[in-house]
Amino acid sequence: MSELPIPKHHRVTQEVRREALIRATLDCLAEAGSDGASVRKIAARANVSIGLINHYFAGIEALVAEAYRLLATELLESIEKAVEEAGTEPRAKISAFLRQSFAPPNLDYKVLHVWIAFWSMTRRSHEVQSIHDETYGAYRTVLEGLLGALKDQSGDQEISVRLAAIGLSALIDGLWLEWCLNQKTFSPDEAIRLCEAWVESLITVRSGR
Amino acid sequence: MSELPIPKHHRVTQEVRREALIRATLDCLAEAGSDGASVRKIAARANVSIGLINHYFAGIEALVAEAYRLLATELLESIEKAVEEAGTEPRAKISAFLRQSFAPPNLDYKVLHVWIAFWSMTRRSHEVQSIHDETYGAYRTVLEGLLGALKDQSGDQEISVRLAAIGLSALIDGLWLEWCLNQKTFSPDEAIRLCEAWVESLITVRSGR
DNA sequence: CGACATATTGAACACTTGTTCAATAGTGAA
DNA sequence: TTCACTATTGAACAAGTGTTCAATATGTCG
Repeated sequence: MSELPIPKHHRVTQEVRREALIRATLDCLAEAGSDGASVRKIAARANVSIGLINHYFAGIEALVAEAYRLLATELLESIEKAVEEAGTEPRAKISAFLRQSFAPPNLDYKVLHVWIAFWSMTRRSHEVQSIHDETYGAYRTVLEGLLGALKDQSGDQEISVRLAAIGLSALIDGLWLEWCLNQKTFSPDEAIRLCEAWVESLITVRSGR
Repeated sequence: MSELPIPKHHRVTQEVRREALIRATLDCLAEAGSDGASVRKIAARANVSIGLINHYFAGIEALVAEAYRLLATELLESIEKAVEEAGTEPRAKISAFLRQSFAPPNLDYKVLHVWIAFWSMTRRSHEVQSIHDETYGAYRTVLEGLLGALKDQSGDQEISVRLAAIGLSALIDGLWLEWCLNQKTFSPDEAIRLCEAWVESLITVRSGR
């Protein structure tokens, strides 16, 4: 029998390896929360030795920060995609935004614990704080665009788009947080209905005056 | 000179010691987030040896759970007190509720990190999960009472008090969370205004039809 | 005042943590 | 095929974690 040497490991592109480590980090965080984000657990999940993490990232904190950026970016992308597919009607786009927010994979209590891990790092890490500011700003900008279109259409000039976006995103986040912490209090459908009612009130209240 | 023996420590009631440890835990969590809740840091803050924690609590997890219960209870009590002092008018009571929610010491980014530490424990600890369910239920019940009184007064029978309470508490939590993570996006005053607008829409929209 | 009950101590334990760095081994270029 | 580059490894380290338990010191009761 000829001897086929089994390679102990193989090399990949820097980009591939970096993304694999970031994805492994998200998996670990989803599975075990903050405790999951240890170099050993992440390395094991990525089928890699512990030393490699410090070869690609300044430290575990930097790795987790990158994971934050990826999760937030992909969340917003998935929402924007759903909004695109909803057509051109502003009101319909907002409904798509809400449905996407309260559907898997975004609405998942495991994912909440990933966010919680990130939030807990905003204190220590300026980088994580920056990523929060950037990604949350982008999120609110998208919402402002949708609500602005609604405002133009309804012709109501009293709505503050900025505040409306802040309010709606807070309502979404609050419902999302509470549902993840306890799924028995209300259903995702009820959450969507509450958000829809908020949007309706933006139009109805004022134009009805 | 007579020798006055300096006692190395002194004994106190079980209740006093327990509360001191719980308060020290809250202090540590506020100061350093989840990382602050270690036996050594808590013991140091309470001026006590590390061994004492396991004498009074089944473990560090049980101690943190008790801290959760205390914080949530005192938050609700401070809000109920403010509501009481606001008089008998339902609408005014709700305003007091909101003002108290978005004022110190409740609105404090350090306190957010205490909550975050608790939320991160709901996964592992059934006890922490139970405390969340209980205290959050009590919180919503108070809100339901206030919104119910408003409903009776406005005579509008279309409002679902249950859903309205869920929505308002989510809005409060969402605004509260986001403000603690970044104080520059909006002001506490704007948060209050957003909540007031939500309450107004509950009345105005429907009775205006 | 003396003795008992026990609140309190802190060293010891077995773990887990993140980082470092010399050694190793894949892989593409010459 | 050989070389050189460097991605990858993993042992070692210091620092932190929660829990245990025999020893100690304190306040109280007889």
